[in-house]
Amino acid sequence: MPKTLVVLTGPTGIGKTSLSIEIAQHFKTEIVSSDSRQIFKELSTGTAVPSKEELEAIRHHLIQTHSITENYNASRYEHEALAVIEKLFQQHNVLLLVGGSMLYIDAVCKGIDIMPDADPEIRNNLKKQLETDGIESLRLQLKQLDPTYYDKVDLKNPARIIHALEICLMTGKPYSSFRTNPQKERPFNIIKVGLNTDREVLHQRINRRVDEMLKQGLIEEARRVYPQKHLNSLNTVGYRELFDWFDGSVSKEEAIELIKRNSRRYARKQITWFRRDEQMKWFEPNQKEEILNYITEQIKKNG
RNA sequence: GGUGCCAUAGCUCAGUUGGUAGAGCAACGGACUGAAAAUCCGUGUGUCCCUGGUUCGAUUCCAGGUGGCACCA
Repeated sequence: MPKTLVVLTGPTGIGKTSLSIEIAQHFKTEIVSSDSRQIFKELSTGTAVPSKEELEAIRHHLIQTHSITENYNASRYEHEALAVIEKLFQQHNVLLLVGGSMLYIDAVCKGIDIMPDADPEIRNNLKKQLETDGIESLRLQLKQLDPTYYDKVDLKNPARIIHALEICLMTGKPYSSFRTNPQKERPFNIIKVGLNTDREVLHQRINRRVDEMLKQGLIEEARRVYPQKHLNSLNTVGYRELFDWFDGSVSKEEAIELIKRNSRRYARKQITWFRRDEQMKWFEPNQKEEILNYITEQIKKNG
C-alpha cells in the first residue's frame, strides 16, 4: 500500500486546525505540524496551538517541541519532519501535514539544498556591516564572492545578501554553488489541500481571533518572554507588537490594531505563495465532505 | 421651521484662479531554498452626492434637491 502525505494548508485563521482534527479522525491517523512558531514550547496563545481537547483527540507531532532559544530553521525542520513522517508511516498509510509555514511545507515536499547552518557570529558581523557601511558594501562583497548569485538576488533585500555572504565566508565557496534545487524524491505520495475563502470573511475571522487571543491571555504570555524579545523566534506577529507597547513606543490600542493588520498581511503573503503551487487543490473551510472525497479519490488514483 | 457650514478613494482629508484629481492610513499584486509569522519589491483602486443651468469644456461657478453637522427658534 503506497503511503500518502496529505498537506492541509491555507492562510492564518482560515480554520486549518479544527478541520485537520476531523480529517485525521476520518483516516484514523496522526498530525504533523508545519508551523514555524507553534514548534516553540514557550508560545501557545499567540501561535494558536491546538486546544487541549484537540491534542487529546489526535496525536500531534512537532508542536511545542523546541525552545525559542534554539536556532531553529527550515532545514532542521525538514530533517525532523521527515524522520517523524517515516516513523509514523510504519503504522499509518495516510498522514496529515498541517500548517501555514510556506517554506517548511516546501522543505518537506520538495526538499531544500544542503549547506551549513549560519554561524551567529558571522551573521552578526554582517549585520553590523550593514548598519555602519550600508547595503552597498554588502553588495560589493557579494559581487566579488559570488557574481552568479549577485546577478540573481534581490539587491535591495539585506536578509538575502547577508545569508549568501555568510555561506560564502563560512565555506570559501560561492553560495550559488550550493543552490542546486534538487527536487528530492520522497518515498510517499503527496496530496495538497488549500483552504481559502472570501477575503473580507477571512479578515473578520482574523480580527476576531486576535481579540480571542487577548482574552485567552496573550498579553501575559508576551510579558513572560519579553526579556528575550531579541530572539528571532519572537520576531512574530502578536508578540513584537506587544513588545513595542511594553517599550512604550505605541499604545495598547495601537498594538492590537497592528497585530490585526500584520496578521492580515501575513495571510495575504501566504495566499500569494500557495497560489503558485499548481498541485494545490483549493476548498472553502466548510467543505469537509468535498475535501474527504477529494483525498479518498486521489489515494485511489495513486494506489 | 430658519440660518450657516460640509459632501472628493474603503477611512481621514488635500486640491483643481473652470481643462475629469492626490496624500496618509487601510487595501491589493508580486518575489522567495537554513531568519520564512522572517526579509524585500511593486500598485491609486474614483459617477469628485444627485438633477438642471452657464460654458467649447463643470468635480470646481450658479440654482434646486438629498444627506450630515452646528447654531437659532
